[in-house]
Amino acid sequence: MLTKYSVAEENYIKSIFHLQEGGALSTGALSGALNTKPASATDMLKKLKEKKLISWSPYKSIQLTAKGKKLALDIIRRHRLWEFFLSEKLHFEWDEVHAIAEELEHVSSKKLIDKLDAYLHFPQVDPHGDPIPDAQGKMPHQEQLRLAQAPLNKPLRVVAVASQEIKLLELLKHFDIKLGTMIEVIKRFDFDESIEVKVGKNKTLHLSEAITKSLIVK
Amino acid sequence: MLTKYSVAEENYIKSIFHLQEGGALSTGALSGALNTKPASATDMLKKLKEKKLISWSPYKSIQLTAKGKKLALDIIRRHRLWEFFLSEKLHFEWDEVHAIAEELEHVSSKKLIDKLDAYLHFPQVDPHGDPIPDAQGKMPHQEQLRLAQAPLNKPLRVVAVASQEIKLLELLKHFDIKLGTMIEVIKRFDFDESIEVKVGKNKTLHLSEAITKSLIVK
DNA sequence: AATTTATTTTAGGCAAATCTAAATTTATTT
DNA sequence: AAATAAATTTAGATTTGCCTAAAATAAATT
Repeated sequence: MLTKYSVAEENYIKSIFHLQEGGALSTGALSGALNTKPASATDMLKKLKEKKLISWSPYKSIQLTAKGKKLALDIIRRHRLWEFFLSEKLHFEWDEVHAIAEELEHVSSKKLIDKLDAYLHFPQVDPHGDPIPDAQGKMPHQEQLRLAQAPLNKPLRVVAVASQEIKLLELLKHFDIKLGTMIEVIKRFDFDESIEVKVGKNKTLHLSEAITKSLIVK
Repeated sequence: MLTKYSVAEENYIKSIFHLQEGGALSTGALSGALNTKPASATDMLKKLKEKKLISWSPYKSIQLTAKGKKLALDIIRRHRLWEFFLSEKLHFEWDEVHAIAEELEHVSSKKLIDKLDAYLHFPQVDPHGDPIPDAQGKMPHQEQLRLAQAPLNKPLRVVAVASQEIKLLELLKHFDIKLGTMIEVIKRFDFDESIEVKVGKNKTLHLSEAITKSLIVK
């Protein structure tokens, strides 16, 4: 049962998993996420259906089968373990981690990944705060506290950023907010859901809703 | 200057580097090592020449250019660092390490490899005892083992001949000793520093000191 | 409901990396 | 040196993953 899938196939399965979360998924959305054209996505959908990884018929929406979902979780496991390794052991900045893990995730030796998992002491979440599926493909669901929901006047530690967006990561870098930074909500503005925070010792910042919803604290 | 090469191209370059060690390299030997057909190798040779990684013309032998050699050393660096990591940190067995490193080596982020190198404390040799090129592509040169100094009863491969003397090469040809030939020292005669060797399956030869000092084995 | 617009699929092609079979060149024997 | 054998290259196909342009289908608008 050790079927090998191509990098392209794995990328499609992973994207389908992420995009399908919640609603129906269209060919256009899928090809958009993968930087390919809709016609290319259709080609791949035929192949994935052939391999029983998805259910799909022309003009209908896309669903992962149990087999497809299992594969997706395995790819996500690999990705997030590598992200953890890169951040924790090699001290990469959290905004560099995603791109490299994108390549490493396709090295599919099960033994490699399980040994890496053990080496890292079975981490529960990656540096973006996303949960890491275990060797059985079970994803620990983790309630995360976003800065947007955090209580006032309580010093909190930034433990993850729920986004891969380079632009956000850039912004955080500029304000010198990173993993481990202590942050405290001073005031909440109902007008636009923005908040004022104290960062570090005595720096005060005003953060938009988009930012506060992406910062995971503890 | 951050040219990206395909996995196939990298594998060819790496094989050329290894096989060419010492002598001239043929299309057949190359395709043999890569489990492809000679015709496929010819196709790739054209492409590699186009990219100025090798010098080659139809029916002539294959040489890496400076550019090709640099690339080869970079790939070998990646491969051996990953081998070291797998063995040292993940506790893989000696014989499992190669196959996985074969995949990891094609993840080409320079920063990743340099950080991995630092994390491992700049190891000098991989688990097979092969030297690891540094970030500048300098390979700590392994002192060469001459047959004259080789241990008894250990099968060794002829990797080079430390002489251009026609007469010696003629002699070696006569005894059917060439690059790649497996050779094993059976007995050493102190009287004249000559040795008795087993060549190939069951041929026994008696070689003079002059010969044993010219054959480089590994 | 009919028409227009948007999305998706089909059809036909292209580049990379491989193959087989035939032609060519080089090497070896007689 | 000619003839035969071996190795290499060319020619023409195949598969994968992508593309563009055209056709088909679904969704939105009038």
